[in-house]
Amino acid sequence: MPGLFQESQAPEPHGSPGPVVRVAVNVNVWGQYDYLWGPQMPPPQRGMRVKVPFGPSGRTTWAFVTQIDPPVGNHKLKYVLQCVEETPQLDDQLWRLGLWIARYYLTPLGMVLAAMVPSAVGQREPRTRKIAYLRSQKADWPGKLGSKQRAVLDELLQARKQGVEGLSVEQLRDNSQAGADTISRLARRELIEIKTRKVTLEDLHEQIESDPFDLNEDQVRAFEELKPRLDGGFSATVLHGVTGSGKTEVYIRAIRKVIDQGKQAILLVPEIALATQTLARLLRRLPRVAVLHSGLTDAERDFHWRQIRQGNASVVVGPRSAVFAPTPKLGLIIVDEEHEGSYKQDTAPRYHGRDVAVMRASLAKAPVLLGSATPSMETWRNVQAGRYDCLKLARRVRSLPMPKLEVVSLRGEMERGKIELIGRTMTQRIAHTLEKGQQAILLMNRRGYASYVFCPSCEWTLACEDCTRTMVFHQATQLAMCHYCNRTASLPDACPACGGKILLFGMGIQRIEGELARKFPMARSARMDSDTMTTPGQFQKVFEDFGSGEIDILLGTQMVAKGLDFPKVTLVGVLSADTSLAIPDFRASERTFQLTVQVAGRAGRGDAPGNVIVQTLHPQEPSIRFAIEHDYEGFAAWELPAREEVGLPPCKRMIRFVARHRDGNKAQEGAAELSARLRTILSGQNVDIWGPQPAGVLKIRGQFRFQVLLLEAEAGVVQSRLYPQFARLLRGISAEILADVDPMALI
DNA sequence: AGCACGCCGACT
DNA sequence: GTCGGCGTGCTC
Repeated sequence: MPGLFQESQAPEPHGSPGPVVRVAVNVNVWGQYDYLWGPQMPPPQRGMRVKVPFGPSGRTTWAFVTQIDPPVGNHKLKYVLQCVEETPQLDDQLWRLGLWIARYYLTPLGMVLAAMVPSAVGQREPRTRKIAYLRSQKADWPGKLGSKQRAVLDELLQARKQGVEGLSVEQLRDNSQAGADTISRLARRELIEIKTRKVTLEDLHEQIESDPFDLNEDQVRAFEELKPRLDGGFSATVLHGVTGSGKTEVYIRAIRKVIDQGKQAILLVPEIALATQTLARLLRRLPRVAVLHSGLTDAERDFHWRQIRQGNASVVVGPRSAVFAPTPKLGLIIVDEEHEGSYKQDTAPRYHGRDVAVMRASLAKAPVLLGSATPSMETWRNVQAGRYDCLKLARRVRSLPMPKLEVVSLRGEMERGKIELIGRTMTQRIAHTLEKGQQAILLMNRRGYASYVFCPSCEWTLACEDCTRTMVFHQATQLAMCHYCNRTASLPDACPACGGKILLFGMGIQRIEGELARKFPMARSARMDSDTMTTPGQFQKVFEDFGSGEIDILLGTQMVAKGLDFPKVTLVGVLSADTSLAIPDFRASERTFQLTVQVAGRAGRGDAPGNVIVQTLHPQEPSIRFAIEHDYEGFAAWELPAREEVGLPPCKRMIRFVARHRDGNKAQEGAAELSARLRTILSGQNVDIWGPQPAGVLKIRGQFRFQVLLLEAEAGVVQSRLYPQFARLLRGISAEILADVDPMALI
């Protein structure tokens, strides 16, 4: 049982000295440190989590043992304060994965390991459940027996007749309306026996359903090709399936095959909140499904982690961090919607869940399956280079037709100065949809259209004082807000620059809501964005109301583009497909394409065919044109050469360094110095170094930011060179430097 | 991330 | 001569 091994006091100095351990602390430092191992503690092992005093104030921090050395006489070393486990949480494979992540993503090892092992695990007793067993014959039951007690016994007898020995005390109380006292009395009279046993994943499960329908022709072909790869050995396969083509069904069959071999699978999903439908389906179809995500309580996380580590979980479902699930026999990793940006963590360690999944699969000699309707350019390039295989699901399930897309130019309306975001065509289609009793989803790209506080006479715009970004006006609070630092400001009475009258310009999602209410007073609509969806409960509520038809129109940001599956949705409206108004970013086209295709896929999942209206300022934009034709490969054939020509990812690999400081000069100097040092260290290497240049957003939270972009031809080569000397590389630079390998955006 | 150390300006 | 601001570097 994992206890807490603690040195109650400093061991006497004359006792035999214990071993010395080298640890990696969970702090942003580049060195490792030696500590004395106390004699009261279990023998040290590599990978054990410990707590150590660190720094002059003696504050304690988590650390991981990386090396064990013989005792030394030198008593200047501090003692390890405590050790939380007798055996390390990470097996050899995960340990090696951690070392790779630290090196590849230029992150201190202690921070990587801390991100791999949730701090809450392994520190409590396993969950238990009390089970009541019948230990008497009906004939032996005393004549004088209270009605409640009798009800309990009857309940157990009933269960026995159905072949079930033993019921949990909880369940027994619910079914027979008995109190805890009633049950303990029966136990004292030895009519029943109460046994305590550990809770396992089986206890959380209902009956497993059999397959609801057969795979279609495409799915069968994909699964047949996939099958031999599931027998073991590393392989990477892309499942390129159009929206609604039934990728999840293929996942389920593949996972089941892996389970049959006595191995475990990991299914990564972009965001657990969006995966509730998928998760519910998996729970119905597969045994012993474990989950790992941030919404779990410490006790729940500990329980699932323990089940996984014991090999009792057959599948682990979760967001990017679930790639670290301690499965003893990993047989398959699936990355669903592999193109999703949420797989990249935006704080250290800045790893990409998909790329870590591929690396883990290769260490585990297991297959990895990457599913998407719109694979990332990174993945597609690997397919073209023959590194990954590609299986296609070109048709939707049940022969559903692909939704029809139609482009509407917004420009005409804008030029006339008419500020209406729901254009004529869109209005007609919504009305038509509502008349037929069907549902609509409207996607609002917040970045493109927000409410700015603006002076028409001098063109002054309200901007955040700490960041270099325009503030966005929120109707609900009547305050302007900065979307980078959440600073708020009240609306000025007059323009601070010229004293003129100020105006709210553009349209936030709230304004669209107003426009909808005006145009469709009878329709019931709901809004889904990060402002209204602050808790998982709210999310669930909108989900249910939309599913049951309580809501006619669902209006939302990117959130509504993913994973929703509602058969009565026949219209999807993209209010503005343009991301070109957003921050300059080499992935803007790719995102526009993905978003348009993904949201279009929400339409026509039932019997009625789907229609999609795409409003845009740039109807000729290739990303939009290809999306309308459902032409992924066409898009890729246009986008990849464009990246190649400029030397951008995925044709080259990017490492982005950001120097930040509240003094703009120091930030810039820091970036310049870093750039110069990189050029020196890497001279003769096949790298391009761009910058220093201002980051996409020059100032965030009062800190100026300058970036240096490094492009390398081969992944990881530069990191291997920089990692051992990273501390030295940064020494003397007063700006704070952060490294982001394979960045998703250059903001 | 904290926290100490040291260098420089302003003061008793 | 001394106090305290902040910039720089270290934490076994």
